Amino acid sequence: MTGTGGMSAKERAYRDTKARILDGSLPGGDLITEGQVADALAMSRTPVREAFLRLEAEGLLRLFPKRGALVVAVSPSEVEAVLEARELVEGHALTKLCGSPEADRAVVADALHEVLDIQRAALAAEDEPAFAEADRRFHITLVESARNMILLELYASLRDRQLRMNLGSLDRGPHRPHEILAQHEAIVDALGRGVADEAVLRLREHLDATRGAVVGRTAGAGGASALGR
Amino acid sequence: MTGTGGMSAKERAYRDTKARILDGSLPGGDLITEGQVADALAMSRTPVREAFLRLEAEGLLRLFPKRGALVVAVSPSEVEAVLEARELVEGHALTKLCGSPEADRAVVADALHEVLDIQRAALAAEDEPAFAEADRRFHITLVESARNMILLELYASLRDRQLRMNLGSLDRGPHRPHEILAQHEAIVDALGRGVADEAVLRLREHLDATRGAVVGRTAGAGGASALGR
DNA sequence: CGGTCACCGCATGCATACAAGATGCATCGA
DNA sequence: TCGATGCATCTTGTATGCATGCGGTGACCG
Repeated sequence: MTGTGGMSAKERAYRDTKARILDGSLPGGDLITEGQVADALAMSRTPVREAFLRLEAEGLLRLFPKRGALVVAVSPSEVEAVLEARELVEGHALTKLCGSPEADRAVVADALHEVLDIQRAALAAEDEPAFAEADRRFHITLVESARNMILLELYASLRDRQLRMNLGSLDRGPHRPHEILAQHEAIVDALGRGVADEAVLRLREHLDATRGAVVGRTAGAGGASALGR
Repeated sequence: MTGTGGMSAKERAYRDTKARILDGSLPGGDLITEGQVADALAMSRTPVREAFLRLEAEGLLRLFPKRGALVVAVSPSEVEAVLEARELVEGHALTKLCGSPEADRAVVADALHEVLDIQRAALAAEDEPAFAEADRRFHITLVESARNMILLELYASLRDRQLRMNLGSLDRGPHRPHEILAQHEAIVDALGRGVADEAVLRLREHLDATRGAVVGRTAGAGGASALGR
């Protein structure tokens, strides 16, 4: 269905460039040009230009007039901003869900359980891509339950940025997947019991662990480093 | 400084079209074309095209291949989504602020008081544009205090959409500005005392009133309309 | 008289051409 | 030697031309 053949040039330029940024082929700080990408993909600059514009809106590229496009490097403040926004949006979904009729909540909980089964299986089979995909499904399902397109779109963009942040720290030991799964289970468990506060707390723990894996140092409580302003 | 002379064609196309959508010159449901705008602004289709792309990303336009650009009409679900997202983001700022050192909180509270003074003066002078601008500053200042660029950008887009929603219901009587100001003061008051829960409550009341003004049906005194949670 | 199909206008998608700004370097002068 | 200046080059910004695809209209056929 999604064969590359039936895709517009603009779409190809967008996906290809985005993929290269997200998987690290284009490291942060790199300066790329429309011409380069256009040549590489055998198309004119026009579609590439539109792709660049879109990527800039998503915060992956920064365009400098007459100079080129800079692949933005992930900064500590961006890591913090992404995690804070994720906590806000996912936490909101959890809270909203816990205040919904139990029937609705059960539907979502079931869906989440299903995803967790898949994730568990992926972990057992040591299928890393499947595990990552299940992880994605888990969080997306959660946010979808809030039925707010604006927040859902924001969240999609946050996930992309998160992907890139994870690259820098591939040191997540073999233990980390188990931790992730356990934290997911804790969240769903609290959700199943309808205890919003605990669900949000579990979510925070989960994201804190993510932060620790990304910055390499598990953030305690202070973190009053170079706050400046 | 921001004279139209020193602006790129792309920027002109973007601002002009966006302004026309936001102020209602281009009503929802209208189908516009790149050529129309290009002719009107005496430029080629290329910059207009890029402006359209950006406006689509912001949710103001919907592009149909080979057909044209549809000015999206505000739907009830969009109103709800915008207000929900606003409450989430602004509420987060309030909560975060209440958990910050009192010095930081005081700085923001002072800034907000300053904005309120301006808004009060604008109300007395019956200067509607100034009042609206102060309203904008108030909320922006609040969100800025969270120091999260991602949330700030999201919020800017939310404000734009809100502007357009307000057009449909210009029935906000002469009493509404007073109500707005009072609600702003209530929020700042709670913030000044550092009581997060109350500040968030006041915010919710404020947004509920907005919802009432937009959908045309005031949520009454109880405000027990969309309970949901 | 109703339905179908071919044709035509219109709008976009993409490629190409041209203009203008910015950078870096070589050169020139003090 | 060091700093200023002018040029070569690169990249974006904008305009224009052509191909493609969609929709509507009107003629034609059953």
